[in-house]
Amino acid sequence: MLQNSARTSPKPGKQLKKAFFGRSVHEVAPDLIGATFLVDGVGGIIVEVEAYHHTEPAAHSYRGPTPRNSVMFGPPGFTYVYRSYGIHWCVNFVCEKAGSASAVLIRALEPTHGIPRMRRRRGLPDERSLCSGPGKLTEALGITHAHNGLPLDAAPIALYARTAKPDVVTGLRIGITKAVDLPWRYGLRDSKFLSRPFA
DNA sequence: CTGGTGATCAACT
DNA sequence: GTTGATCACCAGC
Repeated sequence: MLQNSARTSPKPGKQLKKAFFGRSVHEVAPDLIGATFLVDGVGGIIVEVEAYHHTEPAAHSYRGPTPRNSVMFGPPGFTYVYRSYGIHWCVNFVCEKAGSASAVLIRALEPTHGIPRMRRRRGLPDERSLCSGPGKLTEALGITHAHNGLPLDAAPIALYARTAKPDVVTGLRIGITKAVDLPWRYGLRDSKFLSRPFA
């Protein structure tokens, strides 16, 4: 049996509704660990996320609305997809309430659904590397700017609640240079599918 | 294992 | 002109 694996809860729970996201980003983020995230039936179990809020300078919404981040200022329960370093895509879930401009960055999945399709999109890397980073998982799931602003409770997206409470650890967010001291990274303890281990 | 670097674009100074 | 919520690849331990 797989140790350190979210597959100890193999069956996805009920589909998450918009109300799930209409709470503090610091409640939603840890609650997403163990949920199943699919796009067109392809994806896996969320094992790593980060919370961002417009009151702290690491957030894209910190300086107010722009064409890129406008979805963050809208109602919760929608995707915010942006281009990262000119090359990759990253996907967030908008939380709290309209104007709060808070979101959870999805950073890593444990692949469970459509693994052959993800391998083709990613150029056949090992399963451990399919979704172990924010840019990797969007490539594996086929997420692009075309998926910005989509509702999280309707096709092509599907989100299923976890059925058991996982062992969630926290740490410092990765790849930022502002507000580096905030421990708003959340992960499944000892998962092999993290973008990087927790300290 | 670690560290350096290029790719390439929206937002910012 | 510079900076980033990144990744793959390569060199050198």
